[in-house]
Amino acid sequence: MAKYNDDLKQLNLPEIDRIIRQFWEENDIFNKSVNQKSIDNSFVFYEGPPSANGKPGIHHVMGRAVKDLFCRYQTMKGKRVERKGGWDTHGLPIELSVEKELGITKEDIGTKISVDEYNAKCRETVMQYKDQWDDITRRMGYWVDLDNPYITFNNEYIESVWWLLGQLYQKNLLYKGYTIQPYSPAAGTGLSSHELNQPGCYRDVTDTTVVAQFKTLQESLPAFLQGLGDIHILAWTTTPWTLPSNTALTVGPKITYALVKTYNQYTFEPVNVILAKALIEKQFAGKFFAVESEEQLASFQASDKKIPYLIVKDFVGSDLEGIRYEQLLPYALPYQNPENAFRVITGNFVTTEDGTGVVHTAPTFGADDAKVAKEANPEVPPLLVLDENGNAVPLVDLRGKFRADLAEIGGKYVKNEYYADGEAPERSVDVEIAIKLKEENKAFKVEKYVHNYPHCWRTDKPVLYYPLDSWFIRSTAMKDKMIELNKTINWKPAHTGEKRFGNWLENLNDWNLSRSRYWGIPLPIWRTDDATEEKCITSIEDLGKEIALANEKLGLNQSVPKDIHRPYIDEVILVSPSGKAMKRELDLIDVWFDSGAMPYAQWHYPMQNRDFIDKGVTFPADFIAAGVDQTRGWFFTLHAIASMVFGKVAYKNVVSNGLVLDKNGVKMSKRLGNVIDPFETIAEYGADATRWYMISNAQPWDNLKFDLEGIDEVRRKFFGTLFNTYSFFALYANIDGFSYSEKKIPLAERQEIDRWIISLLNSLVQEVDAEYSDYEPTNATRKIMTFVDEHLSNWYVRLCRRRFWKGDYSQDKIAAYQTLYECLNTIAKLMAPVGPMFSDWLFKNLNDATSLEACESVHLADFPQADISAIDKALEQRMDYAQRISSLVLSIRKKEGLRVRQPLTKIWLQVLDSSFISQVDAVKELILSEVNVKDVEYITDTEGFINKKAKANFKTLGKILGKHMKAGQAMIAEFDQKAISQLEKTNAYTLEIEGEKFVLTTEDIEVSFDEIPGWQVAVDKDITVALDISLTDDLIAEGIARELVNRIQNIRKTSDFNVTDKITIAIEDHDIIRPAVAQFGEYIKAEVLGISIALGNADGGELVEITDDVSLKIKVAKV
RNA sequence: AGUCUCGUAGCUCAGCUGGUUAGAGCACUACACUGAUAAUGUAGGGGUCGGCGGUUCAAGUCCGCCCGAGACUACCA
Repeated sequence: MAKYNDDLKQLNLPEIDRIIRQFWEENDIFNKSVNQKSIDNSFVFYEGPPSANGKPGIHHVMGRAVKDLFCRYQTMKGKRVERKGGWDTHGLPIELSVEKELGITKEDIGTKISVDEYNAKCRETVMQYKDQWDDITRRMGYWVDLDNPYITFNNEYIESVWWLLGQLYQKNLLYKGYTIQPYSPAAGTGLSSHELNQPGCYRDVTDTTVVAQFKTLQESLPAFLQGLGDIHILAWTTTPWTLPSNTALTVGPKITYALVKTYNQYTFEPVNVILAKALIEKQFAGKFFAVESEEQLASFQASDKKIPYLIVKDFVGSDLEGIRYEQLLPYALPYQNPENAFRVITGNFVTTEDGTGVVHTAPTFGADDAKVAKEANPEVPPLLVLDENGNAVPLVDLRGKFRADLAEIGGKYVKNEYYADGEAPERSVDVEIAIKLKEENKAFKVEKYVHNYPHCWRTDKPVLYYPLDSWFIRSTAMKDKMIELNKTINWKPAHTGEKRFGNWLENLNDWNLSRSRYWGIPLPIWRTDDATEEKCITSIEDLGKEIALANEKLGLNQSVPKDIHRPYIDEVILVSPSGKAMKRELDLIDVWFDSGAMPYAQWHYPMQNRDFIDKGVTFPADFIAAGVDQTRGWFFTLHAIASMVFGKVAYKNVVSNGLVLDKNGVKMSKRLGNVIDPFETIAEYGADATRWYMISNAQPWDNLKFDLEGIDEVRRKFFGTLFNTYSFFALYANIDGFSYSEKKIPLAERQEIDRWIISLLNSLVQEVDAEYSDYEPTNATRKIMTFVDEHLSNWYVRLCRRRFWKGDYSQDKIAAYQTLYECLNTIAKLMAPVGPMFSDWLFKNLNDATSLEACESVHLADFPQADISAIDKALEQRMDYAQRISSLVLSIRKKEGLRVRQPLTKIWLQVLDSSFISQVDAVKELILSEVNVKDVEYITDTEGFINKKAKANFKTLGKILGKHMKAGQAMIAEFDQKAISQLEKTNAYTLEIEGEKFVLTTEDIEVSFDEIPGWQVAVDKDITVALDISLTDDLIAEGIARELVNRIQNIRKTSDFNVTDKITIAIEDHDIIRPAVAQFGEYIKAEVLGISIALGNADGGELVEITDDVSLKIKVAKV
């Protein structure tokens, strides 16, 4: 006969992991779980590609547990869930690690190392830790197809990306423009925000700052500023070298500004200046003092130590809009619309934290500046001039030098740091400009200022914000479509979609696609030198045709490169319609586009597998998941590309999980040494405990404070309990040879408690199913845990233990086995998505012995379906009563020092409602045996000796009484017995408060009985229990009999007798023993499998304590 | 700086549309139970629900401001 596996004497999750992993691999369970399901009933899942050039961390286990569990759940719900793996292979981190490893820089590529070698090295590095990733994938039990993954550097993948870009190009959503970006002149390259955020990049530096006086044009001043003489606007800058490029001044529309009369501290000329009122004290600190009148002001002399100032009037920023001013440093004029430059505009980003509340605006060197200048009406032109080739360029070139034709500053570097060692002039341009402004009465104040400024991580020199050419996707044009589509996506949690993602879409900017890098997907756009003609290539075939055409027209001998990465692709020359040569735009595309293209590119769409997308076989996804930090990353790129190219969503359901922090809530980092090694964790605690802990401890979208002790708790509390329950079952089922071969006993023929746990189990199935399908795994796991711990183990098994080991293999025993078996088998299925290994071990142990299920693994089984007819809410309620009543009685026993082995006569229960008596009667025997009491009686309001108490029902009463609630509550609490019985009899009671009358019904008042004179009472919410604690001789004798049983059992156990051994018993004679043996001898014998009990000589027996004061010898012998 | 999330017992978390004395598990202490025993039960201590103000008869729950933690975006004259 098949046996239930009892190899494990105690829970060993890593061992179970090993067994199950081996089983899965040998039997190809993953593939079966996919292939057994019909393609017509798919659940589409997208794997967000990890990058294998970093080691997997514990947070990856978290993210993948979330992905895995929903895929497993849907599989069990009958869906076919293909899980194509993928690798993200492009991007800066890979270039950096290659360069670091080889000890080279970008400049060495092509000289110290060939492009081939570099390219090969990148490919290799990308997969550096692939083995570790594969390993963690297996160990954590994450099912994903790693045999046929998509890889973003493959030509097929790139070709699909080109096609997508081509679609955008055809829709006129791709264009070239410029933005202000961080740029390192010394390195000659733009910097990503990622590079700027490297540690040590932001540094405190001391710069020369200037508060400049911009002289307004009289005729442009509003009326309230007329007739006051020359008026200057003050604006502060920490980068005086940008002042020649100033084309506007920005004020905050709602900020209050003031006109102040004073004297210039360098020229001592009288001046009228405008600045934010809130900053007057700051700007006029030290050298200045406030005066109240023109006279005081006029009395100033240049030799005075302190300079007076007078606040004349104030006004808000919007009043200043449109004022024009003289260009501060007229080295050059904007080549476009110079008439729109040099005026006051408004911007909401202006603050009064420091400076003057007026922002010097140079659109060529500041991102905010460029934005606000563009938004102004008419647009403020940036200070761009035309170079010798007629191209518009800023006043500073790419090396960080002023253009040569700019008088005395021409040809100088804007920062002294950019000069080679020893070549920097004594005075930096900043200082030179400051001096010039002082001399010309254009500087209000010049001082040194310490501030935080980014530096290039490679050259250590300050970064310049500089306008750089870039290719953009005109995502703003599709903004409304994206917003509309987003509303159809089910976000978990909802606020990530509505708020975070929604806001991001509302404030969408065009997508800057360009990266001046090396290892990535090349932009497939070719242009003529004069940029008048261009072509966008959309496939390799297309490229081949164009190459052939170019070969023909230009007399070249080119072919399609084997690898379409840089630099091979850069060598390809195409021909324009007018016959000119075209070169590729050198940019690579943002790697985020790679990942957003995966729904299509993973299948090499549209060159292959057209139906997958066009017929919706694998598009859109039913479900994706990734970290919340991907909101603007993967979640956005998927959404943007699907919206813009296909006009559809890319995913219907999305779970964004939070971060994994250390147990103190601090982000894990190598530097802090608080990183948790996923391999070690899984090796010690097992994959299931780790996964279960992560899912059950906090909602996936909340940050998880990862604590190994928490995993241990889950192991003990949940897996330990479940394991014990199974072991218990297996022990006796093996003894009795239960293999579920008997016919299933109808529920109606089983005991109340069996029907109860089955009812609860079916309720659980319903709830857990709903939670999983609603992407609420935490609730699902918590419900399963409560069931296993509180109901199955601590109530059902505890109360039913006797049924398993006592007596013959009866119908009742079989019913108990069937019931427990069903619970364990169903729990295995319910928990399988989150704890895939233990659940399969449990499932197989059960099924291997019974062959009840046709499938070999729990992951090939169907998710349980609740049997509605088995759910009996009344039964669940009365068992809840039983549990609570028992608990109350036990607590009274505890208080009174009455051990449970001492029988008592009676408990009294307060009757709650009409069904209460019949409900409790049905579980009466359970309660009585659990608490060792002989009988139950019910208290109804006919008894006269109970004190009833009235309490307000706040919920109903609040609506009736309103503001009289407090008074009403007090009055109700004071109700006497008469008032209560009047209310109960007539169902009406009139309450009078401050002259107002209110008619109350029994619904508004709760009556309780928490005092019964002479009884011990305990209360739990609505249930009140009273216990009769008086003892009789008979009760005492019975109590002693039970004590004896207990002692004899202990002796059997310590003597290592078999559970089935029969014994003879001899007990030392004593007064307290005699009545017990006389009255309960048969009972004792039956309990301990004794064939005789002798009183008297027990020499050689064990001395044991019977009561606190009596110890006697007991001798037990095997027959 | 902006947007979003979070802040409840020593720790991890519940607390539905506002309603009576704010709950559970872990940990701690005491006791009990014992044919699940490296398990189990009962009881106990422990809380200004981050702070302040408001709405309301009634606020952990709704609103405003502030503080703290985190994420993302932006980078500032």
